[in-house]
Amino acid sequence: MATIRDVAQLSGVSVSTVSRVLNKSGYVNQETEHKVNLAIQTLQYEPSAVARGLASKRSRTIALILSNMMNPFFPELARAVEEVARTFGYTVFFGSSDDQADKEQAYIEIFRQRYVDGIIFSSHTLGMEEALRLNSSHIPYIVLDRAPSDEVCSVVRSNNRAGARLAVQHLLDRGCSKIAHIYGPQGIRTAQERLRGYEDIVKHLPWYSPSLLIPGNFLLDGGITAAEQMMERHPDVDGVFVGNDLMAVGVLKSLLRMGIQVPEQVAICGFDGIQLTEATEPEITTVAQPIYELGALATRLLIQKINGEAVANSLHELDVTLIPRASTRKD
Amino acid sequence: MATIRDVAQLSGVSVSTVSRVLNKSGYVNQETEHKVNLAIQTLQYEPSAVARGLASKRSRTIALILSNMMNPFFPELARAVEEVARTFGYTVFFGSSDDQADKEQAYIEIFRQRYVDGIIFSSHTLGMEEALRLNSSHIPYIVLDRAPSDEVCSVVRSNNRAGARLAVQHLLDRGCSKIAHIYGPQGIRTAQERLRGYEDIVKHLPWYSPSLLIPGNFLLDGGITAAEQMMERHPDVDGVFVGNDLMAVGVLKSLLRMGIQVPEQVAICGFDGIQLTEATEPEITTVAQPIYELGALATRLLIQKINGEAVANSLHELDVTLIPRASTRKD
DNA sequence: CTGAAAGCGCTTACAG
DNA sequence: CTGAAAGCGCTTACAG
Repeated sequence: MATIRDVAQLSGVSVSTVSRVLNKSGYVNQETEHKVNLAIQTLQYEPSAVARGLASKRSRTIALILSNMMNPFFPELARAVEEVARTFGYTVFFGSSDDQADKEQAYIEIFRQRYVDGIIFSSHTLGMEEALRLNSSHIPYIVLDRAPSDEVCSVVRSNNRAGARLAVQHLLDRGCSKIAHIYGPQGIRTAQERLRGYEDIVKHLPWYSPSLLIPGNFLLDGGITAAEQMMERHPDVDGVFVGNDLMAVGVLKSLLRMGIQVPEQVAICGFDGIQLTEATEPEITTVAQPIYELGALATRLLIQKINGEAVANSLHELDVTLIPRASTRKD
Repeated sequence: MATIRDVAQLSGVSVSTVSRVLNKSGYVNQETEHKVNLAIQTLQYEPSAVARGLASKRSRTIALILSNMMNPFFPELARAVEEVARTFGYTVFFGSSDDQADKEQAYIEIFRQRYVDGIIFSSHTLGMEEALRLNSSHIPYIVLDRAPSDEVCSVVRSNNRAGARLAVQHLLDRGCSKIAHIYGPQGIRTAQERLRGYEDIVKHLPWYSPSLLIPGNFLLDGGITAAEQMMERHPDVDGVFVGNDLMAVGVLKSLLRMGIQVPEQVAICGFDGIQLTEATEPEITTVAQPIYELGALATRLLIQKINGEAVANSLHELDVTLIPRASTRKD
């Protein structure tokens, strides 16, 4: 592999000059530039990102730490991060924390050693102390979805509460007269917000009762169990807002097994907008998060921070969209 | 951040010695080692992976280039690669080619500039010339699933043909008496092999006719279309072996919409073993590839190659497993 | 068992 | 507009 020296020699200039044309920094005579570029071509020279990193203290590399690759959000999110990063000349490292604080911490160390310029967290474990430690280490980072606090860092997420209201209102509009809610782990802020959104709408309706709230675990099997519990408690529910899509798929499966017609007897609305909701029969109505946008925005913000452009810590809440499908089509 | 110099100074030894204890290379007196480790502790020293990379020409980094993050295989594959890599002290870069040769080529360049120690391809675009070019550039790599040729590189994949035979035999065992096959794009070797496996079993059966072969695109909507075509051509089929799970889900959806009972009227068996097959009602019987194993093996082989241990180019074909589920339960 | 020195391939002030 | 020099933080022979 050719080095910057070879290029300098072949084009008859100094290494510094080659570096300047490489980085388009400082002044350089057009003719000189031309000669250098010619040499680069003929030598098929490619600068070593590693040497650059060491000399400049910038690796043009960012890391995405996520809770779990199996998370259905991950592919689209990763894609957004990767595409935006590439556009700006960054390459991306991935690490999964499995929602274990020590794994996450280990990855932070690894990435620090690799001089990553910034980190995007889409992990549920980032705690307050870790956030503060990151702050004091001056490595830029963005938190997706869930943050220990909105003040200490920059956060990008969906407007979950408003989305939940959309969902419940939609069920009402479709004629549902008794709507249950299967909620996710209340340790997760997202799940909390969606529960609140549900309550916002139904709290003062005559049929409302707290027993319409069924706990779930945000996983498919949790949806199955919750649906059984729901039908036992309230055989007369005719609509259910499920805290996330994975559980909604479980709910559908469970109801169909019990011989309950969807949407005729019970209408289902999920939340997230993952592809799985289109794979079932009937397809499931859902409130879609702008997953790609979340990832793209987080990446853009991170790069701004890296460039020292960004302002202080900020909260960015993106709007969600209701996607009506067969699971709520009561005609 | 502390550097190796700081550690050397604090422990009263030379930089070389610190380097030796860091790398556990060469001899070093136990007492000295202790002093050094103490200094490392108190300074919270972490060696710079970038400097190490530049000096040693090894970055302890590998790249995974895949066709598309949306591919349902990707999460589990990525997880396997990440976990095994981490075990051996490697960090992993991701890049997606979207099955475009130029994107793939661009990523190869990027990763080369970053001194990655090796590459795993799970992309359909790696051509013969690229493989040869990689060979001559001496960067170790492994190809997953699809390779331009088994001779020029190391390949890890499933035994698709045998798996297809398993699937078809299972349908026969469950009492199917006329089995169609929805196949994938014949440009993809995987699809070819599965078609062959189907033919191996049914070719000489009395009811077999080439019109039982229906083309598909390996995507969900392709399954929907293919199922319609299948029922039109052969209203009396009672079993179908679908070339991959994504299409199988589409087939199920399509049949249910037509009011056809699954498995009573038509039994369905897919291929791949993705989670989606468990989300439907009924759940879909499938031939599962050992996805995690494929990724783990590829990573282990790659690291062997990096360490110069590995032998010549080799083909590794892993066994698949039939997972019987409700979609073929004709009781 | 340990240290001094060169070098990995760049970037970055500093002069000119 | 250009070049010489120092330095980024390590590793790697080479002596001893």
